[in-house]
Parts: sequence; structure tokens; C-alpha cells
Amino acid sequence: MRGSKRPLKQRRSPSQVDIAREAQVSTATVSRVLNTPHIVRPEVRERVVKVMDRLGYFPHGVARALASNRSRTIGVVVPTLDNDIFARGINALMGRLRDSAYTLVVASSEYSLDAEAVLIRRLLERGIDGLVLVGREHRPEALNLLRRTELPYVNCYTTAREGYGHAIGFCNLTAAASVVDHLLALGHTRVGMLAAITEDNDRAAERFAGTRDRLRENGLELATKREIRYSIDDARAAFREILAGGERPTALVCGNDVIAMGVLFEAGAHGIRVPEELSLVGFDNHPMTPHLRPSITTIDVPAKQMGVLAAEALLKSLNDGEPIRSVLLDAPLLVRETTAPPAS
Amino acid sequence: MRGSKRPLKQRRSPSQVDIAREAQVSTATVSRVLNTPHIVRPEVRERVVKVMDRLGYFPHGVARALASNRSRTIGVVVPTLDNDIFARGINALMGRLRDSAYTLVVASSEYSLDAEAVLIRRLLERGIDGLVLVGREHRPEALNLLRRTELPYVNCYTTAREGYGHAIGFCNLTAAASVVDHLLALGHTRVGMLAAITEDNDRAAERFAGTRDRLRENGLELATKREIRYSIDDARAAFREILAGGERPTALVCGNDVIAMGVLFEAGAHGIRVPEELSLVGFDNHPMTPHLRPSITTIDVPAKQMGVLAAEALLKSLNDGEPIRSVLLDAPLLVRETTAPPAS
DNA sequence: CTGAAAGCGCTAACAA
DNA sequence: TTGTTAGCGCTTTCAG
Repeated sequence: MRGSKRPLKQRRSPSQVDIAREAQVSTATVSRVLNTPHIVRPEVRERVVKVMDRLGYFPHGVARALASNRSRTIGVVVPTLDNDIFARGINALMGRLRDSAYTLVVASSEYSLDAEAVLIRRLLERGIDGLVLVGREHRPEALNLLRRTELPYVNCYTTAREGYGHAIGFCNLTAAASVVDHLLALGHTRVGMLAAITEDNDRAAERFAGTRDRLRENGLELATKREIRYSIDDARAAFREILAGGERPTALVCGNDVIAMGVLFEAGAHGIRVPEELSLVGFDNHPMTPHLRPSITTIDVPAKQMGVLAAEALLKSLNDGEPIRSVLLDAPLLVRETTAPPAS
Repeated sequence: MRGSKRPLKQRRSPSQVDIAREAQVSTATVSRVLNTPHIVRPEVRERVVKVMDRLGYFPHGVARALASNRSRTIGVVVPTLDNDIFARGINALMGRLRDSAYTLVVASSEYSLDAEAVLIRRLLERGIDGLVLVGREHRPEALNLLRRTELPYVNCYTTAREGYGHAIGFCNLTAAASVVDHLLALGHTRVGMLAAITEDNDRAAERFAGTRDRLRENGLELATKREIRYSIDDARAAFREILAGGERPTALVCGNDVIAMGVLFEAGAHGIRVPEELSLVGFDNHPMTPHLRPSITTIDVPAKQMGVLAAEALLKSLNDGEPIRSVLLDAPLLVRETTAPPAS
């Protein structure tokens, strides 16, 4: 419902009509001064600009968007901003858009694909020229909407896949595999995983699948597995459970660095030495991970780069009609101090 | 004059005209079904809704905004999303707005008030119904624009002050004072500060001023002071300098938790025991601080609460015409393990 | 290079 | 309860 009681008749700024009258030109000319100043006679242009300044004019973006069918706005839907990896990505995206005078509408789905679909629709209604999403899996309603409107959009934090739209990101499967390779090379055979919730989260699901499958390729099964939220406390609790269950592996792959930190802290509280008694790997390269003692071995996720490239792909598509192309970025393993050969 | 029949752009969805024709009603009725369904005869309403579904209609928010003079969009300008405290605040703000079907436009100023002014103007042009800012100090151009347009806005992370607009936040001055009180009570007399850059940052400036002034009230001067960016590396480097300069205080007040963590890590690298040889206090209650060993004594900044309250204040102002009121929240000191009496 | 005029899709008075 | 009719402020043909 629209709960408006009062008309809220705030006059934001003079209109082009006012400028036109004052500067003795047509509104079309005022519009030209704004959009294509080079085709206006300098003398006239200056007169108009002067009037604009004097009257404190600023363009009415909404009317502009309606008339031109371009809002100069990009939308982005992320699971949450509380996850550093998304905050970083958006900050980069935003920075790039700022330079091009585009604005950014942000929405968070809290890791629900249903919520994401609702938000995508809402953004579409509001009028966006392009859209950035996280992951490649989205609800069919949302995809239909995107197809019908032919809105340029790009999936991030994932890879392109037949029928899933373009992606500017990295491969969680191969990243997880490289984590396993590293652990196997160190001699680990009892490898467990503290994954993030995989429902509605294809990135988490691939980190899990990549880990499990690479182990299988080497004749191993996950020694233990749990799905938890991205929270230090949940990670600590889960690790406590693992300890209580006596199922402690020699190495633990964590769904992301926050989980890895939780385990690291909890291990410390139990006097379990990392990496001597337990190896730990995270994902994301959280800014804290290199500074902790021991520093955390992790996958370096190119959040900033994804943000910038997504912005540029969208801008090029919008401004130059250049088709969006998928980009597969590197997400290298950063071997640090939480991984070592297993004891004994 | 009727131009060529070739539409420049493909339509995003059928328009109300299409729905009206198909459902045998006027566009006004279609609009009513959308905005005030209860005043439309159920029979008609259902017919219209059915046609909307069949044709895949969704409202054109831009046109709606132009006609109604409300965009159902809130804007927010923060220094950066890379700072956890702002990411958290925005996430809460966003969550609250999502529930009310408002969208959020986010912009980052990278701690520049000039950039902030440009962004505020840009948001205003794009059409927002309300605005959330960080801090109380803003460029006069921006303030004039806000005044002229009578846009409802609220300053966060700060307090209200005569002539500075409404604020929903906490007091950095008294927070800093409480930090000093705590240190003095422990017996510290050589207190230093690693502040954040205070230029264009009234929050950082007040944290510094609050610390300095409370010390003075107790007949003490800052033992050492530096201004650095919010970065672990910069904090570590700055602390290294302090050590090299031989000016080491017994307690260090840090501009925020990231800085405190940097100092904590660097101290660890130098074998300096915290809190035995050095007490440390941060600001923000970063999610990591309670888990580190030693856990960091800090000011608990109510980021989430500010986000939610700011959203609610704006929504109430927009929907019910309720005036915005300033709110002063608590930012209590959380005494943890990095503070102890100085080694005598 | 400039002006006239037709809308963009919707809401909001006012009638009926 | 519903329809009619103006616009909202701007861009965009088309003519000149």
C-alpha cells in the first residue's frame, strides 16, 4: 500500500521550462545544453548555463529516464553486505560506476533465492539499465523477467555455464580442488569440511562438491562434514561438536575464512595446535587472514576485480552496445601457516 | 506530430494502456488496482489482475515516480563499504527498507566531503525520497541543496547539533572520554593515540578530541599521536614507528578496531605483551575483536541499530509526515582483555 | 543550429 | 465506484 497522506509537493529545482523562458530559448535547447552541448552555439550555451546556475537548476533524473528510457542506474543483488567479500566487491563496483556518473541500487537477499527473485523484479520495476548478481543459479521467474526485458546482467563469484547467462568470476570447483591438492600433497588423508549452507548457494555448493570430488578422485572420502552459517560463533560451535564426536580429521577445509577463523580460535581455546595437530584452509582471503598467528592458508578471491570488471562490462554494453563477455578470473591458493603435514 | 512508428527501444512490459484495453477499464482503474485496490469493485479488480498476470505486466516505477513525485527510494552516502561498521549499518538499513518495499541507492565518498557533495547532488537528481548520511559535517553546497529540496535526511554515526540537521547515532566524544576514564582508572598516565585521519572525518576528529580533552581534564597530555588510515598494515607501520621512536606509551587508544588489531599483531611480532606491557583500546566492536587473544577492549558502536532506526525515521516521515527526531544511542565500553594496569 | 510538439507511463483531480 | 483529462519534466523527431 502507498501510505502517503500528503502530496509532498516539494519543488526540487526549477524545470527546463523555467530555464528556457529565462534564457530565451526552447526547452529543446536547454536539453541539448545538458546532453549534447557541442551542438549548441557557444553563445547560447553559455547563456543557458548561466541561467541554470543562477536559478540553481538540476536535472530531473526521473523525467529524463522516462523520456530517454535510460536511468543511468545499475542494480546489484547480493546475499548480504555483512560478508566482507561482497562488501569489497560492491565497493569496487560502486567506485567504477561513480567515475561514470552511474548510480548503484543495492539489495540483499539474505541468501534466499526467492527473496532474490522478488528483489530483481523490484529493481526492474524501479528502472535499472543493468544488473549484477551473485552466483549463476536464480529462480526461473527472475530469469524470465531478465530475458523478456533483455536487461544486460552478469553473474559474479561464479563461472559461465551453458544456459546460465554470462559470468565474471572464478571457479569455486577448481579452487576447492586446489585446496585438496595442497592438503594431499602435504600427506593428509583424513580431511573434513566445514561448509557453508549449500541450499540456495551455488558457490558454497561448489566449494563443497569440489572438495568432496577431488578427494574421491584420490580414493578418499570426507572424514567429516557439516554445513553452517558464515559466523565465527557457529564455526566454533561446529568445531566443538566435531571434537566432542571424536571425529577430528587432520585437516579441515572451511567454507570461507570466517569459518576458518572460528575454528582457529576454538582450536586455540582447546589447546589444539594449528597446523601441527590440525591443518586449516579457508576461502576468500579475508583481510585479517594474513595477520593472524598462524596466518591462514586460503583461496584469494578477486572480489575487487569482479566488481570493476562487472561494472565495465555493463557500461560497455550500455554505452557502446558491446556484448557482455564472460571472464574467468584466477583464484589462487595462498599457502600460509595453517597448513602443514599431518602429525606422526 | 506522430513520428515514425518504429519504437526506439523495446518495451519492458505492457503498459497500463494495454491492460486497460484488454480488461475493458480505464487506465485510472488499472492504476487504482495497483495503488488502492480496496476502492475497486472486487469483480473488476480480479479481471484487471488476471490480465496483468496474463500479459506479464509490471509497473513502470520511473513513470510512477514522475507522476506521483515519489520514487520509493532512499539514498545513502557512506565513506566506504570496506569498513565493516558501514557495511553492517547499510545491511541493516537495507533490510528494513526491503520490508517496506523501498529500494536503496548507495554511494561511497571514500572519506572526501567534496566527493560526498557531488554524490548527494547526483542522488538528488536521480530522485530519492530520503537520505542517510554519515557524520554531521557536510559541504555547504550539499546542505543548501538538502534545504532547498526539503529532502528528509538523517546523519548517522554522530550526534545532533544545533544547525547540523538531525542525527541518529552516538557520541564519539563521550565514547572516547569513557575509554580514557577506563585507562586512567587502571592507573595509566602515558596514554597515546593512533587516530584515523581526522580531515573530512568528524567522527575520527571527535574520537581524537574526546581522548585528548579527557586526558587534559586530568592534567595529562597525549604521550604520542599519529593519524593513519583504517588499515591493518598502516597501523602496524605506525606502531613500528612509535617503537622506533622510543616513545612507547603504556596505553594506546586506537581510532578503530582495525587499527587496534594492527597494533596487536605488530606488538605480538615484537614480543610485546598485551596488556601487560601495553594496553589497547579500539572502537566499533568489530566482530573479530571478542575472539582474538587477547580479546580487544572496545566501544560497542550500534551500527545495526542506527541503520534500522534511520530507515524507520525516514519511512515515518515519508509515509505519515512524522517529523524526524534525533536519537542518541548508547555506545558502551566493552572491557575485555587488552586493557590492564600498567606495568609499574 | 534551433523551435515546435508529441509523447514516455503513470497518477490525480474532477466529474459522472 | 469509475472514467476523463491533464499533466509530471524531459527527450526526441521533424521542420525550418
